[in-house]
Amino acid sequence: MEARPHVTLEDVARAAEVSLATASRALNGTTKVRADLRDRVFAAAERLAYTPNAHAQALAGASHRTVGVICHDVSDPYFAAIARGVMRVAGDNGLLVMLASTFRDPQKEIAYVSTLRAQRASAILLIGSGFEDRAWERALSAEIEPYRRGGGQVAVVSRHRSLRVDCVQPENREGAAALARTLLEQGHRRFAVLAGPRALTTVVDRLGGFRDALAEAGVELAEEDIVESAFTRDGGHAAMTELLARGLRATCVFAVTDVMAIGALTAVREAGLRVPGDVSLAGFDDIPVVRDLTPPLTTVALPLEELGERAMELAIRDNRGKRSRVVRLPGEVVVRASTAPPAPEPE
Amino acid sequence: MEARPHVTLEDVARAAEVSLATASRALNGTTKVRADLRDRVFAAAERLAYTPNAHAQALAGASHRTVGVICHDVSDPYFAAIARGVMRVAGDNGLLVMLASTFRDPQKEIAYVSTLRAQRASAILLIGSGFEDRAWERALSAEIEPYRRGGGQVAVVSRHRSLRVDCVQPENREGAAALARTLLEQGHRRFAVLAGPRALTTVVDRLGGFRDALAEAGVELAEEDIVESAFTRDGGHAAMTELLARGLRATCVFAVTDVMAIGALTAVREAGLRVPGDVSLAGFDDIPVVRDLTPPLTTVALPLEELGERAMELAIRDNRGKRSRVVRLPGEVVVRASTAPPAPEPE
DNA sequence: ACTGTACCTGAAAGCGCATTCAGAAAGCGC
DNA sequence: GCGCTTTCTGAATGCGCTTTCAGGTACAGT
Repeated sequence: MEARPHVTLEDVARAAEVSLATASRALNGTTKVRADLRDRVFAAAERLAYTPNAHAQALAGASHRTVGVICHDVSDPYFAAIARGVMRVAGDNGLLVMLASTFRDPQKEIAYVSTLRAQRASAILLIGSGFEDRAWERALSAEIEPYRRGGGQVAVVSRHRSLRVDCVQPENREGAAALARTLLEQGHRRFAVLAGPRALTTVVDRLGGFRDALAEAGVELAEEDIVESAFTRDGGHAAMTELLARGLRATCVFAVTDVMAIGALTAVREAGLRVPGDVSLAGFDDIPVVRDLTPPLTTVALPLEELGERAMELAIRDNRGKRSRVVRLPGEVVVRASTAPPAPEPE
Repeated sequence: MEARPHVTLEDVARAAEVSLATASRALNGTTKVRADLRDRVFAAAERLAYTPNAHAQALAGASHRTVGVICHDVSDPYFAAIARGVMRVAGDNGLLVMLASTFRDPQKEIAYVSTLRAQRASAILLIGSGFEDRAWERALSAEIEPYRRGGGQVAVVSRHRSLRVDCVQPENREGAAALARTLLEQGHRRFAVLAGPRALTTVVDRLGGFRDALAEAGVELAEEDIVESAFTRDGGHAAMTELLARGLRATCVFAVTDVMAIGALTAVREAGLRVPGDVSLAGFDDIPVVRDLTPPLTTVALPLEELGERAMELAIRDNRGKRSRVVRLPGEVVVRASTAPPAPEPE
């Protein structure tokens, strides 16, 4: 079986004994075509298993309805949930989604944007924090700007606004502050934070909001109570383990991400301590699985799917030339069993 | 700022004062081009922020290095893990991945295959069980076959082999049987199964392997001890809740999927029972989070990322015309704390 | 019956690029 | 200096499709 060239519209037209133009019009319904001709065309297309060549269509001017989505890691539940929202809206609008995973490699992100540009995707969505790197930002802009000038739509989720594009942002700062106040109300006075890389805005905002709210209540969060680690389950596990090794003094630990909190929870258990008996633990995001943990995790619920949906909606609604839009979505503190008032001081 | 047409190769050529052909050759390095001309071309391309139009390139005959991946739901950790493997291999080979989510809608799967065909993707990967539906299978074949004849590569993961294509399959039957034997060794004699839709081969295999291994040991699994439900966390939760409402007689429950087991675990806890004290619980897949549950879940570990990697590798290696290849990957029983010998009969 | 209009159809142009083909320039031996 | 090969360049072709543009046919109005 040799690879045989694809069936083309011309083949269909010939089989249906009409002109190429008529076949095109019949198939796309762009213009009225005499009924019997139309039927012949459809029959021929069916018989030959014809599929139009999207490249030729795109080249000939038809809009091509595919959007590119770039995220750090599809297998991270946070991105998976957002991607779910993106795909739902895309699917409802007949858009094909090209999803790419950078695995947190800045170079890869740029390469993907470039490829998507080449594909003339009608929109590009960037999901997740950017990197604190001037050179990288410039290189990314160098891809984004010509793309937008060429009519491409761009939207970002949860990212610093160094790019002048539409964006949807979770209210990280406010959410973390609200969480802090809730934990203060429970009686905690001594906190520790499991932070991701400080270069990421998400981390800066959540950490900042948390610390500021604490400060307002006269509680100080010392630098030594902040452990920086990777933005993953293992990162959370490592950070918590380190905190415990140092001799934990906090009664409540805030992991800036649920995924990190999951690792932290296991670390606590491995140390023979209990949550919330020995230490309270709170996360951020409310990814689906945290309510099934034991204990269920106190966290700040973000409308993750909605984040994706709104971004996709922004990308669909044409916004060339207008000032860039910002959609902010609030988080909501969800108190579950992983946090409780601290045990009274032993002495 | 009006949408301005894209910068084309012709623009670059004109700016560099060379012919279009020379510009093309310089950029692609297909032929030697005099050094100074080449430099002028690159400089012009840079200056104009030129990006080749992938559609035109594809149409003009250049191979276009994009693969399509279709799965049921990106936000399901099972697929996310597989997708991760796929993307890694794709990225390493300079392939762009278009990931689509069908949300378990058979029609959507066909639509996506059709779109991918139209895009002339160099390969299509179908991930996850197919549907037991003759008409659907025929419709899918009607898309797949012409695609393959046209030179497209196809590979499937974890799917019934009704399509004559390369596939990689986890050893569901053997894995479930091994799990059953392990549980028998722990002393269990009365089991219940939380099954997904019986139309899915995955379910049939896992259930079958489990039941057969039980039967070999003289333990029968009654139909009434099998609860069918959706293939999701909530499905597992509902099934377990129903089982408990009926009056649980099993000492050990096997959820055919970790995701379902997670829901089941919470259902047990909500009923005021303990795992494994009151009932043992086992899952299948070993998605990352289950080791962080309390208790950590006994399950059959599947090399999920590898499943994706191998599938992508199959799709990359040209296999037109040859007999379809099958890669089988074994699972491994991982005993964790969610299963334990049953409590002695009360009386 | 004849012109005018509405409606379709088919030939042809062109989207942006890779590539073939022919020709120009350059290098070589004699 | 002449004819030869070698190397590189540019004009032109075609990938498969959509879309003008210029007819062609049918029908109504007068």
